[in-house]
Amino acid sequence: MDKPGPGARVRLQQAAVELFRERGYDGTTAAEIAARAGVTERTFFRHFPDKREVLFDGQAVLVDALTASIVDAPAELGPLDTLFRAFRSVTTLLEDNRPFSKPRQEVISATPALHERELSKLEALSEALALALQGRGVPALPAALAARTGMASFAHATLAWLEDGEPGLSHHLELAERTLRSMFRGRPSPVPTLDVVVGTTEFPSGGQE
Amino acid sequence: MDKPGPGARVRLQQAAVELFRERGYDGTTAAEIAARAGVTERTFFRHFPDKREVLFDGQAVLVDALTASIVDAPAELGPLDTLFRAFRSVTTLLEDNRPFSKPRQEVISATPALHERELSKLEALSEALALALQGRGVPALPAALAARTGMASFAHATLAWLEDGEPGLSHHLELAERTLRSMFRGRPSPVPTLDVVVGTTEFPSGGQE
DNA sequence: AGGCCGATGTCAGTCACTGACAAGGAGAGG
DNA sequence: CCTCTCCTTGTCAGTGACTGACATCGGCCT
Repeated sequence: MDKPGPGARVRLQQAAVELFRERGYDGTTAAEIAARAGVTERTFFRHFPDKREVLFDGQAVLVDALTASIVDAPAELGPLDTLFRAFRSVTTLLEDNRPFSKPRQEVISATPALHERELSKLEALSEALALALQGRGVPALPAALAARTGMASFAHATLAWLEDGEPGLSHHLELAERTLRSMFRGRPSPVPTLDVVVGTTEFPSGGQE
Repeated sequence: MDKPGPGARVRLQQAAVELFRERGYDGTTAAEIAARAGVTERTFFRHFPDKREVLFDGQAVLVDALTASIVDAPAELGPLDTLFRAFRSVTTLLEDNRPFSKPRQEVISATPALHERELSKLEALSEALALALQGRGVPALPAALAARTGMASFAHATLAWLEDGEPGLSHHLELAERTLRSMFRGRPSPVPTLDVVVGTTEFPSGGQE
């Protein structure tokens, strides 16, 4: 009904954000998004594996930029320093995209299903970072922990920046980094030799991670 | 077809794990789970808001135990010490539940949709911990970062323990804690005064958080 | 022209999930 | 013992996400 190939995907993404903002995620059907983009529902699902995914696409660019920065970081930097250096290296990239990210994030934050998907993406990002760190010789465990810890700061900073707006991403990021590091400066607490404390009731279907 | 009230929920959970292990999550319909539990599909959805949720139920117990431990932790403990003390306090609880948790985790790990839901639960747990820390006077930002960081260690330890089996959860947890703390003992790296590094291409639909 | 290919439309079908309404059983009160 | 009520479940009909199979159309290569 409209243009040909490459345009459809982008039109679908735009239409999706618009509609989600107008009627909410649940109040919007995939068919409606497709219609506004000038294609059929089937075409929607050819471009995106599911309705949520239409909002998550730029991730690849971020991953590439971050891993690139990690790869060519000075060899003497520790994992955390490497990570935060990488985060700093993408602040301008993210700041340029604020016009797109802001409305998108509003929709995501307002929709549990989308928030869930976002967590998935963040975890994937964490794993990619952990992999990149391992490429620098960092053992698996510290790499994984550093990646998650770093991502927590980065994600928190980005979130805060998208809401507050002004202080700038770099500022929020720096704040998060300082806060994180200061948390580990307390009494190292000799890790008391395992004193079990609880020993409670049963619990049915299990529940942990 | 079967028993009355309280039993149905549990039967549904058991039937779900069994079937997921036999035919996989995607190869199992909600109706089939219900049938094996001796109820109708509608009843399934009366007990669980969606098909995934049937595997996530014990979380509440964990949250309660952890927050309880945080609440009555010695006032002089810092956020991280408080958290790891809490984690240690629930190890026996988790270890007792291994017979249930193990198969459940296998299913979850094998199913993207379930893994996604699990991340959601873990985030909820993180937020609960952050809240509990704030109750101790810890400011919001450090509370949030500590909670995420701690959860990363806890989750990682639990995962490793469920796979390896033997070393014991406490052991894995202690290892994670040591690793985490040692990561922050490197050169504090004076946080170089913001040197932007990249400034790359555009990117369409945004992608951050 | 002939033929290949990628993007799209069409159709039919499965399954997750929901609202509305009726039925059955257990306990409280008469 | 009867009845009213509450709680749990069954039944039915419907929406919407997602999929597989097949036909079509517009380039592009030869």
